[in-house]
Amino acid sequence: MTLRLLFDEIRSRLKQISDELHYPQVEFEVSEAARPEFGDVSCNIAFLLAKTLKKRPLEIADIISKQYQKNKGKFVKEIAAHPSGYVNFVANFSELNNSTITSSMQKRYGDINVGKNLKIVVEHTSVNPNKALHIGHVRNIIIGDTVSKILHKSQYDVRVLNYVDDSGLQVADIIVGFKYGGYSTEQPKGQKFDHYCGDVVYVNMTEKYETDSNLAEKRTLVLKELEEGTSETAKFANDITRKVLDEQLKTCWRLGVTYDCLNFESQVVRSNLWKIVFEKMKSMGIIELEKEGKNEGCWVIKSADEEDKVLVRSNGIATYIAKDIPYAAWKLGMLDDPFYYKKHAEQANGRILWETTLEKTGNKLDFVGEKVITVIDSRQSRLQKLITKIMSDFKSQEGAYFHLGYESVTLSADTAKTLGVDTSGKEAQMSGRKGIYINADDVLDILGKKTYEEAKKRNPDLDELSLVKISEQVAVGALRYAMIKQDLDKIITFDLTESLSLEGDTGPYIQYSYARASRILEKAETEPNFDVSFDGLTTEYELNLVKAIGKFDIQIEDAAKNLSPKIIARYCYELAVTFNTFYEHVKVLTAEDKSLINARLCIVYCFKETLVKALDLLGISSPSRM
RNA sequence: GGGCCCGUAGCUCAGCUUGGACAGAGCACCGGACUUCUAAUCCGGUGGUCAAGGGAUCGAAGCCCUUCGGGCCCGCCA
Repeated sequence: MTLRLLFDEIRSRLKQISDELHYPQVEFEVSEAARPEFGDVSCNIAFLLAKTLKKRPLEIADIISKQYQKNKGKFVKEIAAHPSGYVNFVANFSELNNSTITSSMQKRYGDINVGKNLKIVVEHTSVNPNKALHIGHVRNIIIGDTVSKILHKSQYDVRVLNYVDDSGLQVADIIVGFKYGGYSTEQPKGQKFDHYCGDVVYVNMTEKYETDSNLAEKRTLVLKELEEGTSETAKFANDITRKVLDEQLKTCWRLGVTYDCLNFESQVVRSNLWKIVFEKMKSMGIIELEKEGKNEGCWVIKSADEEDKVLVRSNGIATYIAKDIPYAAWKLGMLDDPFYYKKHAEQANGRILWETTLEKTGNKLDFVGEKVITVIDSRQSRLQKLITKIMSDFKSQEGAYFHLGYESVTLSADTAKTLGVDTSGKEAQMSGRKGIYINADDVLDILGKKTYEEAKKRNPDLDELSLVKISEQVAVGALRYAMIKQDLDKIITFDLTESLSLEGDTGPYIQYSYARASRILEKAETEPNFDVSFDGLTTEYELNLVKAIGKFDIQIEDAAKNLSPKIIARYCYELAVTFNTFYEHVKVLTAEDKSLINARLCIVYCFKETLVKALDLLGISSPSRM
């Protein structure tokens, strides 16, 4: 809590002055000054008052700043009415430095109580277990993971779920391949099983269905067997999908992503939750049995402004979104939990990964939330809107179920070309079915190779093991940052060549600033001593760094309230730029005197500690050398 | 036909929720800085009718309306 203190102080003093002068109450804004020459903080109060007071903004700004001069408080050094009408403030850095440095040293710096320990579910990843993860999935995973970390730091009680659609058509496709298509259940040497299933079996089988009607029939049969869940086929499919899932999870873990529970669709289907929810919707009048027209004999959701949606076909079989409704209600804790839980794995960070089971031998645990965030790309917006509406009816409360949508990842024309797809210069939609995608593991491998070479060149003294570790950390940092830095409603056009860039606004740039800071502290002759005055920090480079460090909790609050992970990415970048500028202009170890060296060591230390926390939120690790 | 999203520098994007000070970054391009705490860096330069038009406002990239361009979604598939 630092810059926030300055903002709060200014806000409340302005409020006080406005009251003293009997001005009408206005929702004025206290924010960071747009340019250095305007000072550190600006307020637009005079503009807002100008309307009712019928005076020029400057005139009002002038009165207010004169009044403010009488008591400048703890954190303000100067107040000025700018000709434009803004009231501008210069911070009292003697106070701000101390306050920022002291707070940012603390272990839980940046923690902010937005969530008030509310139980919240974040569901993400949710990839069909019949293929490897491609970069489109990576965007989902990284958004979900980052949001869950931000919510955790904002004092929500977060549970992270990964929904495994193990009973759908896509799974049936590869099962047919193994049972009737002649594909071995053993992958070729050197290939991951998930890659084999997706790149070879799934893609090839999809082609074969086009020409072989016999196989297509088998698929319908297999799909039915999967849903019933008792047959030999279902058991076989279960073995296969779990094998694929475990390979997918390796990729997620490689990206630094962990979960609390795997929820298997097949078990949701067999749990009979649907029946309960179906009856509930009937009794609430949410769905109706259509008596006539094209949907005759179906249970549908009526919609005034959109097409009616069929939930139960005229043959009595539920459509696929009918699986999502009980699951959504389950996530919100609105149904008696039919599941038991057994341990699936212990993840690298010590977090236990559980999985649902219907066997009563498992534990009874709690993975539901008062609020639920489901991360799914915006192509599903229509269906998610329906589910959101049904959930708010169920709960008689708006906003408990939230669809966090985002635009998809497409491939650049050049990258599509490397897959043999000619788009005549336009970007290409990815398709697992058609084999148009870039696998996540492959991207990480290619990035890793490049970062390994770079790291080796720069650090000839480092051993092989360290180099490999660093290169992997940087590769993951590069990919994660690229996936999170832009807004959710912007399409990411993925270009393989461009993604290898490690300069400028990238993850590695930020990580590099951390490595630089680490080396300064490592090479310093003494540990930083914080029991001193920081008045000696006076250059713009030092003060800007202090200010940047002091913004952390404000950024987290913003990101958490708006579920906008890119805010943290931009903050990390801002921190890194500010530090790199400082680094190039201000010497730490060779500063004029010992006390200045110490004071600078202290801000370098605080920068490093704040950056590592911010990067943690993005799931990006901070190597001390690179 | 209906719905959702996008359009800001050659390219990729911030800024838009909550209107105010000369519209900011990165990449690319041009020039400069490594016997120095790692040059994955820094400093400077070139580059913009904020898609177009209209409206409300003292004031619009931002709010409202219209148009144009691009993407996605609209099955008794999942």
